[in-house]
Amino acid sequence: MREIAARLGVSSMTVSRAIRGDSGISAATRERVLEAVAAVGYRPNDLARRLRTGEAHELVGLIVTNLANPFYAQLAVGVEAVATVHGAGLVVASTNGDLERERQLVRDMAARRLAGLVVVPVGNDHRHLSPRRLADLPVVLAAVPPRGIDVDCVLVDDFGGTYEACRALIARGHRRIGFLGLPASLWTGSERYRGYAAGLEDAGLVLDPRYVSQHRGDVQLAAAATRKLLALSDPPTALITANNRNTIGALRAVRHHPTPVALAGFDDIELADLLQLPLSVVSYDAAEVGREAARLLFGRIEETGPRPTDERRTGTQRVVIATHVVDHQQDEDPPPQ
Amino acid sequence: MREIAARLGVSSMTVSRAIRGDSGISAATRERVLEAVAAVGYRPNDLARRLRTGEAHELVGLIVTNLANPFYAQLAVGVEAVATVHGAGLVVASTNGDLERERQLVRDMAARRLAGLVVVPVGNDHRHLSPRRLADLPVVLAAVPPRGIDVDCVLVDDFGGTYEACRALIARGHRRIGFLGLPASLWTGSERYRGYAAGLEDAGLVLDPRYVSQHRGDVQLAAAATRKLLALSDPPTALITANNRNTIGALRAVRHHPTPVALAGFDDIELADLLQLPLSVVSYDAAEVGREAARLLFGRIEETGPRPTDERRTGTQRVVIATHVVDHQQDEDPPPQ
DNA sequence: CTGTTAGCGCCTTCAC
DNA sequence: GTGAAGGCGCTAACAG
Repeated sequence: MREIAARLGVSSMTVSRAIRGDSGISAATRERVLEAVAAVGYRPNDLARRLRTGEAHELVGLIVTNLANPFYAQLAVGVEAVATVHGAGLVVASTNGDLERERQLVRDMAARRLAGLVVVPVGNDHRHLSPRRLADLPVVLAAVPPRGIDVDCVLVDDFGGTYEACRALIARGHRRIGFLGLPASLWTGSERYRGYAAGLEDAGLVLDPRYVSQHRGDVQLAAAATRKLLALSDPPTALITANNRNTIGALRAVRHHPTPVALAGFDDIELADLLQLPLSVVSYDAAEVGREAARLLFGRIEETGPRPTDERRTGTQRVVIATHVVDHQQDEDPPPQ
Repeated sequence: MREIAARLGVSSMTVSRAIRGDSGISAATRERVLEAVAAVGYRPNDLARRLRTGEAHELVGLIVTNLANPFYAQLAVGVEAVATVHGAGLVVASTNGDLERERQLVRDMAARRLAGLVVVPVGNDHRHLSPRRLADLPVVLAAVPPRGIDVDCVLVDDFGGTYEACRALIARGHRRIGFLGLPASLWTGSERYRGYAAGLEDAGLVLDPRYVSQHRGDVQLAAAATRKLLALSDPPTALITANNRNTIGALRAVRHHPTPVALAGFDDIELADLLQLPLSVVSYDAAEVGREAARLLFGRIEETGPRPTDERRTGTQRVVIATHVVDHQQDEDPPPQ
């Protein structure tokens, strides 16, 4: 900047004004400066500008378990879309389910002065995500409600989706319905299990614990658990799977079973309609989860603007994204038993 | 920082040293400082630190068409993994195939002083990605070789993969093999088409242009194109599809065809083994593409370190990721014709 | 081991 | 319309 100023015989202030399109500079001078800028290939240093103006980075962070999971990839796309509208970029990071890594990532992002954070947290205690501990960094949770902190969140209707799926199987004549779930300690895991249990109960069916398997969502484990359920003397005629990993594991196991087993899985699966199997899915717009989270986040970021008005609490918001059951049963599905 | 220094009656230098874990400070003083830091909830300002030290941001950028495409999501995971090892974060952005947006993203990222950029470029002219025009920002291309600029790149063996897939179909007895390809103007499109053509030629078969359809990879278009090919009086008995979108479109169309049609598609597909269809895929490690790209990028970032030694050109590097054909044909595949 | 001085590149403020 | 001071928060480079 100095260089350009010297070269043109003006002060660096003039260059600064020209670059920012500030008013209070003659058109002629501005022209000259911008020409020189282009010629030298000079780019203003964002760091210095922000240091001076105290602005945060126009970057928001997204912390998820694993970006390769289609759900999180879609979530990222949603967050990115809204961030772009606000002129912001998106920093992504995967925790691989490691709480310590989550802690570290959050600290890093706060230190880097990102403008805000969307987090799909690993554990149940979210106190390390408190904005107050993070230099007032706004935080929004996705997929999980906050616990121990007071921030906005976007949830999926885990309970309702599983409930509907369960009722649909029952309506189709199933009475022995198994459940392939996530660990009971996870919020999504327990909500989806609750939907299953309520679906049974409201239909006057008794939940048989032998039909329930809860474990971290992993294709191998799900396949093994499915085989175990199907090996019972009175095996389930239908299974509810609590996420896409479980669904895929179950699909593989079910293929080798003599009698047909109906499946209803949380999360949609591409190509589900091409499988020659009776499969329903609980579908929802994962990108919309991201978009809503980003909207909430930018709402907080912008309200922080004026001055940390400590009494700006409008109360925290909680948005729930709807689910709906999609049947991929290509033919009629012979009601078993 | 000043506040902490004042509160403890030391200089800000002492605080700085304690925070950075610099040597040359007594353990006792360090303790006291760190305690105060924790008490006040102070976080060092990364911006100021970098401004002072002249370090680039520990952030690298990744620009792709669409993060929701599994290939790009995997790529991102690979880049992120290597970036993490280098203590860097990852900024992602999707162009949605829009060249103007790509231009703008690149400019933004350069202005934000990211440390480097991995780009899967939209078009064929890459001059706007020249590091020289981007404040010496190191750039690595993925999936496409550079044109008009001189940078490192990571490629997939598009030609070889398609060639092998074609030969495999021929070995299985197919003679009328169709091709569902990407636009000929795309590098990957033309390489994969070349692999198909060479596969036929080396087997002494003649390429029948009626069997070739080239369009942007879109499930709907691919399905329509497939139906058209299969409506010919002497339809192909096998199809090669140039990417996962084409493969899925073809799968949908083939389902409703009376006689079996073998498919061989570029890009692996989850659940491919569960489809009751004769499908082979050209598989490769998409995350490895990202890891290699990141390795090359950090190589450049680190060599820039000392001083822009203008004669550091070791020549640009080009890494090719291998492909291999995976058969998902569950049973034997009745050689047609 | 600790403090002082100076300045990273830019922008706010106030003169002119 | 333009320029001169001064400082954002931090840390090299030297002193003590």
